[in-house]
Amino acid sequence: MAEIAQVLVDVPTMQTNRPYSYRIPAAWQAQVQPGMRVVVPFGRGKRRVQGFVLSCGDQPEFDGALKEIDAVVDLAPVLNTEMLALTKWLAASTFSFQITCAQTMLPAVMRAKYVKLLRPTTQTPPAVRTTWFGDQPEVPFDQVATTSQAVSQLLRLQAAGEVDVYYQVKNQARRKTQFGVKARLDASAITATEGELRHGAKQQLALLKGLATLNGETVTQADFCQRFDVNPATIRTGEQKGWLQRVQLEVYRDPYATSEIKATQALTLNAEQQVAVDQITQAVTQDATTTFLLEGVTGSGKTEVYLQSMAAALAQGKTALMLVPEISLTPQMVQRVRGRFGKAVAVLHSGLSNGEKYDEWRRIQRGEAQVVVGARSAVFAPLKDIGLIVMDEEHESTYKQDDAPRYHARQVALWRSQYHHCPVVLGSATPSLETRARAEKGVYQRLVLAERVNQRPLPTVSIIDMKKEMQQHAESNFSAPLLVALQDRLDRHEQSVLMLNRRGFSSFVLCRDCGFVLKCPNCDISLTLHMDSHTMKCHYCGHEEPIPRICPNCHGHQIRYYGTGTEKVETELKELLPDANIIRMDNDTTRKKGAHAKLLAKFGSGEANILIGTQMIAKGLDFPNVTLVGVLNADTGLGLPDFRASERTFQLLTQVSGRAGRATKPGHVYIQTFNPDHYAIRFAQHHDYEGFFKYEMRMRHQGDYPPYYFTVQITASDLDEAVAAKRMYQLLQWLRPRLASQTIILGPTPKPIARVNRRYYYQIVIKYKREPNLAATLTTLLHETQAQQRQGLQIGIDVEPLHFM
DNA sequence: AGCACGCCGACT
DNA sequence: GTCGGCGTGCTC
Repeated sequence: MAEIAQVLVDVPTMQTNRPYSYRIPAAWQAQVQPGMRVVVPFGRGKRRVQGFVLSCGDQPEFDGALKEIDAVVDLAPVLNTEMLALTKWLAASTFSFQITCAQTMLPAVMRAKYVKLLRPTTQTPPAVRTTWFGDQPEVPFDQVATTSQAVSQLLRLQAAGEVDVYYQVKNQARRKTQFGVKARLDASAITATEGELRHGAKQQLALLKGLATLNGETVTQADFCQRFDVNPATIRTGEQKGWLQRVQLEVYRDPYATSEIKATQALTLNAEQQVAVDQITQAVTQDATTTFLLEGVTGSGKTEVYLQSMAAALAQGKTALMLVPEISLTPQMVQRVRGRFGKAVAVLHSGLSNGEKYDEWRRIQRGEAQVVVGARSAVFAPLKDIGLIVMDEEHESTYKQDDAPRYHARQVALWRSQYHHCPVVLGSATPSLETRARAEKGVYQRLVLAERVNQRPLPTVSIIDMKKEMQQHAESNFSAPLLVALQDRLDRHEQSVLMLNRRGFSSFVLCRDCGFVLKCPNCDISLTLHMDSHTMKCHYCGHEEPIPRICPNCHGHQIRYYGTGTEKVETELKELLPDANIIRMDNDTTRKKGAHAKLLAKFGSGEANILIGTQMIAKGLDFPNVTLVGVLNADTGLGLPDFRASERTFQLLTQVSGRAGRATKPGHVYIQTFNPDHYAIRFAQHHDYEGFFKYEMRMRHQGDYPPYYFTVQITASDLDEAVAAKRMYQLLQWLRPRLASQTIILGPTPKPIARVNRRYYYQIVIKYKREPNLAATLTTLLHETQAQQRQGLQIGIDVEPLHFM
């Protein structure tokens, strides 16, 4: 019998990032299992915290006196063996606390809330009682202990035993219940009762007729009322007369309850798609842990490949997990998956309420859903026996979490694939360089969909040189050719999509004569404009120079920072094309829940003819009447001080181009840019991913960047800028001798947004090829900087960061 | 994180 | 003298 539990406590610090031993009270010894939540006393006071049981045994791993588990929260484990192992791996690989990882993997409502309460004791004098409690049986400590005098007074009272502090550990998870109806009469009794009814008691008759059809089953009251056309008051009458029983039924909050599922059939595959499905299905059957890169141009039918491969996994009695970027988790997308797999689908995304997420999670946990579709955190869906994991748009940076634990869903997916012995499909029209390079080396198996379904041609892409436009016309966001094209679409009653690239907004300088962007002499990375210090800075090596007044390249005077907003663009377009009906989609207009879908529906219905938006319109839109796509400013992303700037620009342009000409009418794309010859733009123009990949790989090779090097970013922040800087230089000194001589350390440099929330940020970037002791070194670093954390210094470690700012 | 213990300045 | 300020170490 297990008497001792190893418990992971809910105290996210470096020192408590290990299990603590607790005695299991005899009454619960048969019941407590690893993965359950418990409440344990922790610390010298009366503090109680939630914890996760990691293992049970009969030997403590601690010599001292053990405390007892206070309460068991769950009847069944909420983290299974796989998930427990995953928390351990995730904590180690992202340098975060195991408890934080466990919390991240579970719905938010399962995180405990703590309330410190003040209670009277048997020895509380009446005067004390009225002063502190009034007529309340207990009061929240924070509510009464507002001043330092009050706190010390309370401490004295507590020491004298006149008041008691008590920690309440609250479980926020609430199950939604509804009334259910259950018959208490058998068939013959119902018939007899019917005979006794007063003539004309139609409602009661209907109720009895309804009860007769239940056959002992319980149905929800709402369902019953609707089916038999009785009102709730009649049900209550029935209850009083003893005909039926009302019971509490647990129901799921179904976010899609109102929408009918329209079943869809598997589409016929073309030869390439068939090869892909066959290969993936074979891997599923053989329990192979193959990672596939499904590389397919926009419109090549990747989704159909996913769906049919997932169907194959289900046919073998396994489950399937499909990850998509948050932004493409549109109602259309969900409908498509539910149309194929019906009620077996659980959907997880940020638009759901916490209660809805919890219910979807439980449906998965109980095995009631075999297919999960969701954004980043859905990679932790508690599916059993996974047969296939799909990650659509694998290059998307939203798969990487920005705060602790800083995990990449792709890494978690690969880990789970090893655990479940199942394949992973990474799909994209523009794979990340890392993924594509791994496919090149044979680590991943590459599957290519080069053809668009129905052989529809890719849209023609025209590049418009805004330098020339600027010379000919007054400053405008719209070039002459784009305006002509827009007018033409209005005349033909076709639709247009305009994208304003917000990335890198106003943060760099550009010459309007020659398109020159100022770069760092050491790093070949664009310099960032710092208005606070009036300098141009390199965020990699710290190089700094004054803001140029004339262009260093062409000596022109038209050098300035570049940027504009969607609202301004909309206003200008309304003046230029007064007949146009415009919808604007940006953070302002889509903030409200459901606004995003509403605007899209409005555009889809043809109510408007032009859609203006930021990056959010680049993905997933499929409107057959859109024949023109305009990118107003393709450059902005290129100006960012990030070695992935070209890659992101290429991906964005390729993606947004895919929005044009999706049906029978041919599409045309106009890209406005000050850098018409930039390779990212040129390759995007020709839909040439392979060309871009080869070129960009050379650039990465020259600059010693991923995928040739691995990267780790260390940030330090402090309220005092000098302290942050000083600690970073000390850290550099400490780090250098511990790392291989070939390893490159960049920095310390201040972060581009040097001050956030009154804290100053500095960063160091480590670039390495082989560094077997790096993890151990960084863990030591975290332990050693622990003491300084008290003085306000915060250290963060980000493995393979996606954003260097 | 949160609590107790422990060591220095301004007060009943 | 002590009350209470916060720096330091520990929590099974």
